[in-house]
Amino acid sequence: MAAIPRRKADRRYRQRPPDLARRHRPHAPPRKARICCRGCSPRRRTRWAAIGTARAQRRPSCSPPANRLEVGANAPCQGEPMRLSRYFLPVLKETPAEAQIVSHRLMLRAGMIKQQAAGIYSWLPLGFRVLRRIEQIVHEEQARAGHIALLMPTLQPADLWRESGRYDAYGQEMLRVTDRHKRDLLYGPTNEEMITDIFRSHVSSYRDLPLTLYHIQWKFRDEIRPRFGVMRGREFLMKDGYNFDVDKQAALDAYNRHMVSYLRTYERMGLTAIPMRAASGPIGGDNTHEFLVLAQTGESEVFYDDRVTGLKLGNRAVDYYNPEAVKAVCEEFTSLYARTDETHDEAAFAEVPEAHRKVGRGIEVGQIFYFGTKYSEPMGAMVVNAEGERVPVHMGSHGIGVSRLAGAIIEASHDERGIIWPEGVTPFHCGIVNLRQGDSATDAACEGLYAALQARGLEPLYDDTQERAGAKFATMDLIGLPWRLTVGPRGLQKGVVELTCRRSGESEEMSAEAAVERLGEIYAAHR
RNA sequence: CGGAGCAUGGCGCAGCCUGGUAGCGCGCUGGUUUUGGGUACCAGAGGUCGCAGGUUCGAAUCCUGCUGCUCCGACCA
Repeated sequence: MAAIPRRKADRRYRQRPPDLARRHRPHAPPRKARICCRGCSPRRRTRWAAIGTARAQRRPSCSPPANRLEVGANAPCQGEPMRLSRYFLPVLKETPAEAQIVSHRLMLRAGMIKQQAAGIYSWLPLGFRVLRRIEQIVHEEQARAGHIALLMPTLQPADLWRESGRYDAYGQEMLRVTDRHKRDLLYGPTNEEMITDIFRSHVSSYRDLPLTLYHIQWKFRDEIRPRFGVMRGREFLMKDGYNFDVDKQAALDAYNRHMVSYLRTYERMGLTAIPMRAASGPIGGDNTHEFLVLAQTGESEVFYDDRVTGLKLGNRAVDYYNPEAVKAVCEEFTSLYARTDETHDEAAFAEVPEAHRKVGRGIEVGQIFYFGTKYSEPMGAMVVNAEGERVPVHMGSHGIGVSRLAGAIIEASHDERGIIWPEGVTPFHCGIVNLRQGDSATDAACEGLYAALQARGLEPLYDDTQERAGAKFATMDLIGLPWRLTVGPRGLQKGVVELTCRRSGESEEMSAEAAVERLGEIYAAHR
């Protein structure tokens, strides 16, 4: 019985052009019944502050299992072989000629990526693991801030972009394609138009606000000159999110919330990313900050008070549903001078005490914007406010360069021997080096560690190949696992294995059980 | 898009100027050796010299066109 009306509704939506379907919406069946699951009362939806509570209450029926974030393109690697003899890790002894900067060279040498065309890369297993770890942190921090994941397509109809006027404005950087019916499509460089279209199709009341939707999807910008490996590719993976709010103040609260969630996201990746006032570019809007990781190879010149690099969010709990608390954190992180060359102000910079005045270079790893009604107005994304007036929704957008981060992290964390992964994004939690492959006691000890670490929820990479010790060490150093367990007959006679920190180079001998325990503790601190 | 350069086994390169049918190192395969920081030796496999045309008895090499990639600049997450 329920199936018949649904089918009718489907037909109605399919046959009408989008604008008619939209005009028809007031008579459409209540959408809440369609988007919510059976266990939830549609009437429970209310303003943001209350939604937090309502969501928590209905979690058992509404919330997907925690691991649902990892399906599809983000599928976990769990279960894949993690012993080197059965893995695919094509490391290179020599550096390919095309790589100029250190992260690009190391990613190629460590077998993380392979270039397929200018600015377009395959992600080999090791690189793919890093990419997924980065994605996972982004997802977790978005969820923590109350933002909701969806997935929009890579290809978009040109008509949507004609509505906003950006189809012509965007220029050569946008990759345009034509399908067999001669319809104009484009490979999305960003998604403001599409998300606005989704919003206007389904939301019409301030009671459904605030709302922040995001996705992590491949984008394409046809850069004139791609370079620096994945740091400036043409195809790139990006988290982009969009907030919808009833007025400017609420939208600025969302802006601040994003700033804090981004700070936490970068910190978890082992990065110090400084929010800097920025120029808005083709997205538009006045209120915008870029997040920059300091690195000599950065593409932007940055001017800053060096005390900003000491600011840390750490483990402090920030209540994302309390705009004042969120704003206070933002002020803490933005009151010291920090700007890119685009917005640099010599006079203001001169007021920074000379001892703290620093000029350097930075890699941009994210940007947040408030742009008000720039898209909602031309595209008719309206909501009825509490006073009963139809007003354009206030929006902002926010991006994190996911694939670029893989390169940026390496730029910020490497030495002459190779990569040094921060614990938060490492492709494997530790390496196991078997110094005497084929020796039954050594093999058994390694197998024991391999199993015990996995039982603790860790993912070790076990080098069970016939290589010499030197070659195994060199490979481990190159691929940058933060911890290494070295197992050989000499140590086993004393009942110990060796745990080495990649970053400091320090080693410590301990029993296998103690080493497993220790690694478990180290990674427990990075959850 | 303006300027410059490169394209030769999987990777890094030599050979081209002065045309005679391809070589080195690493890697790979088999063997011996070695085994706590890229071991040594022996024997092998692997190349339409980016593509198309031209000159020539003969082209990796000289000429023309094309394609791809890289670097500098303007542009960008």
